[in-house]
Amino acid sequence: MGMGRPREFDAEAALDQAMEVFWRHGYEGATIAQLTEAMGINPPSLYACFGNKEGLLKAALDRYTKLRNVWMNEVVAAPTAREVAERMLMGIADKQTDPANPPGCLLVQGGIACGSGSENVPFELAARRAENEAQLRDRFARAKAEGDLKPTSDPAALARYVSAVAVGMGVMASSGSDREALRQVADVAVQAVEAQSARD
Amino acid sequence: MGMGRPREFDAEAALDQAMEVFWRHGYEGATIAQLTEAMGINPPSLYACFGNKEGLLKAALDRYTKLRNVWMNEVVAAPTAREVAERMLMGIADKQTDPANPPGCLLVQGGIACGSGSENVPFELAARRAENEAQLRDRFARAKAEGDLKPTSDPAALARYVSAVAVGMGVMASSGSDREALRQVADVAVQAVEAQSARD
DNA sequence: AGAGATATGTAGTGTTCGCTACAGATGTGA
DNA sequence: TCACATCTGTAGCGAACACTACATATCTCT
Repeated sequence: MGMGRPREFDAEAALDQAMEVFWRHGYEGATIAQLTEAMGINPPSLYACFGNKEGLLKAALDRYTKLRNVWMNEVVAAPTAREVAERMLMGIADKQTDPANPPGCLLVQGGIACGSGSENVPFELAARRAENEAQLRDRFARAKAEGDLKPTSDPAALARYVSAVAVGMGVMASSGSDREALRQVADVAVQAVEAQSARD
Repeated sequence: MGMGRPREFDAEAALDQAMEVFWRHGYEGATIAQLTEAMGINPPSLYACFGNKEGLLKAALDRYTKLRNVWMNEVVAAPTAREVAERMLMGIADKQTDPANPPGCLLVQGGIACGSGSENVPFELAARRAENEAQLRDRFARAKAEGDLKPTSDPAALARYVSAVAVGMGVMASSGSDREALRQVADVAVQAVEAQSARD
């Protein structure tokens, strides 16, 4: 039996375009018409490949987090907890104001509140953010074990904190804050992590 | 000439209901049908009173910020910058997880990203958040002048920082974080402000 | 070459959206 | 009481939404 007509578009390149539309307009604000136009395909191709709109979002999120994880691995490779926080937040200040992408973070812009029928989208995004937070928590736990962080410090709380600041910065970026403003926030935020660092 | 038939519903009570719907579903996620049902009126009454959906949102935002400003005045009345930050962020941890309201903050949940035709909604929310940030900045500037904050501290950066943390906490709350988690974030966050406080 | 399988483009489907025309109801002023 | 102004409920407007039926095109396998 035959294998059928092959797909004429590059799925990953199309996903990159879809990712940008979701990033800029959010899940509910992005329309199928906008998505198909950006992806350079017609609706039937979209549905054959990704199932439905939510399936397309999940595929875009997968691609986004995959690219982001490469960077996160560099972040947690920093020698101290303070430098981890600094690399993470300063990097976010730059990335979220990179003119090559929509401002902010897809994991925030994607949809914080949604209407009936899409209630699980915000939780889908939260689950992806939780992965990053877990990575930070593990790294901070190691820092505590190594004596880099105070014995009284709470790695989970620190990770939650850094994650919260990152989200706040994303919202600021999407509503017009410039790179310098975000860097100032990151600079202040790092001081809380420094306060949990052991004296040297 | 006559004054016409008087309105049969309480506009402020109706606004409270609309506020809750926008808070829970966001601007675009909230439908006129949901809003009118929650408000206990029919569409023509809504449009006669508030103009259109965006006018209703602005009226709801006005009411939200009016209530919130009462609390903000208590926050900035704290004696030191550190205590201002602590009152603000700890208070937010409690308010954003108050079961009497939808989780999170209307100024975030209302709409971070919107579709074509509602692009100005995110900026409308950002403008209201900026008012709070300005209030914090003025308070921190006073703290610096009083010697409560270090001479090298940047009141504007500190205010932006506290505001960013508050936004991040709002997103966390709306996606399921409980009160204890938010308090941990607030606790860590305050330490950055403490690091900018003058020794005593 | 022919049969089966999958992709594509056109052109829609039914539903829901924000919003409103209209008629009747209820008030004020002369 | 009557003219006028405003509100209210019913009912439905055009537009946009996510999604798909269908005919056609392009592949693989025999």
